[in-house]
Amino acid sequence: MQDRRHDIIQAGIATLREHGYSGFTQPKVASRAGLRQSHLTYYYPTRVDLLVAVGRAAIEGQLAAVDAVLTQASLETVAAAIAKVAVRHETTRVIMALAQAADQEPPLRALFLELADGIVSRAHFFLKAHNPAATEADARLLHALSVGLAVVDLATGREDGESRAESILYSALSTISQRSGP
Amino acid sequence: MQDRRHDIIQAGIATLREHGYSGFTQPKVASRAGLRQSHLTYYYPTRVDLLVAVGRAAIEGQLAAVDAVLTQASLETVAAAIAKVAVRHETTRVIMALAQAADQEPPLRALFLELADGIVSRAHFFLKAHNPAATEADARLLHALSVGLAVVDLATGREDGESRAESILYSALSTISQRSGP
DNA sequence: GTCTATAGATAGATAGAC
DNA sequence: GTCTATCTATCTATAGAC
Repeated sequence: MQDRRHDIIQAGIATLREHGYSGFTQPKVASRAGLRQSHLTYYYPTRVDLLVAVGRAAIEGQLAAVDAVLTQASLETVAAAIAKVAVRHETTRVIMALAQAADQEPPLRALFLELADGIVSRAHFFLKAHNPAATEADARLLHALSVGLAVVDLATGREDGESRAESILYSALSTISQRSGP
Repeated sequence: MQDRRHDIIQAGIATLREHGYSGFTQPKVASRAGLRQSHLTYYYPTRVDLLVAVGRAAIEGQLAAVDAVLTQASLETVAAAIAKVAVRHETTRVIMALAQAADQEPPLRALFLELADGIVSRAHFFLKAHNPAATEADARLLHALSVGLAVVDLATGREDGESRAESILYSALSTISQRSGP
């Protein structure tokens, strides 16, 4: 079982990581997977078909990464772990690509919603462990903040991006965990 | 003075608003500006040249919009104003396009940095009016949070996006303004 | 200086060979 | 079922007409 589809999906994710949404083309993905563009369309007839399959796999990867990050016990280490991911530009390109795809291709919208909900529910679960009064809105704040930090870092490319992000995240996390219940 | 360049820049911004970075092509911009693609390259020889000029104008517009938003006096009205902008997908597409361009085209990076710094300094000034102890890191948090909320709303397209964003922003703003000084 | 015709490259999709 | 040759559309850039 030399699953061609598996190679194609991996090549697609790698392409997204390197070139983002605008660089996600059938020729690039095909050559990286070691086959011709016209052969690629046998497995995934249209560009959107390919994008859906790659997006689905990318989302699984993202959720697994979130799980790994939220395994950390203390707020300090979680802030550091999120910051590390936020300045990994390959990851940010994938997220932005999924966001753009969701905006432009209806089939991708449901997929992105699944990703966002998955992250928020995991974040909510994590926050409740530190403060039972933490709300889902707190989790959404943490999610949006992480996304925003990643996007800004991608575009500015500052040297000290990781430490900046870490202190901002820690400040937000400690505020949430210290707030008194309702 | 029927400045062709002005028309082209406006058409470029409109194209960015509608189609984002991946849809920003010379033919689309040219036809919207009422001239041929080969004519457009007389004014802006390459795609990046055009992108720089359009990006510069877009940034001015963004900063003006930020000024308008931060003119609000109370935290409630500012939270509402930011939320309103965050769910305006045309604006988000422009921001994401600038971020992607900054990632991929070096000439655009400096431009995005100017935008980010401009927003952060304005936000910092605003926050200090409500709490003298507000730091630049607080302003960066507000900026990243706003960007993240906009990106997530673009991709999920929820009906209640604006009210969700508003309450999250208000929560962050009131935390910052209530925190005691160092 | 202003504008256009055209070349050269790349993307996406399809019909059909094996 | 696998794979390729090929067509069409679109994009960017340049040489040159007026």
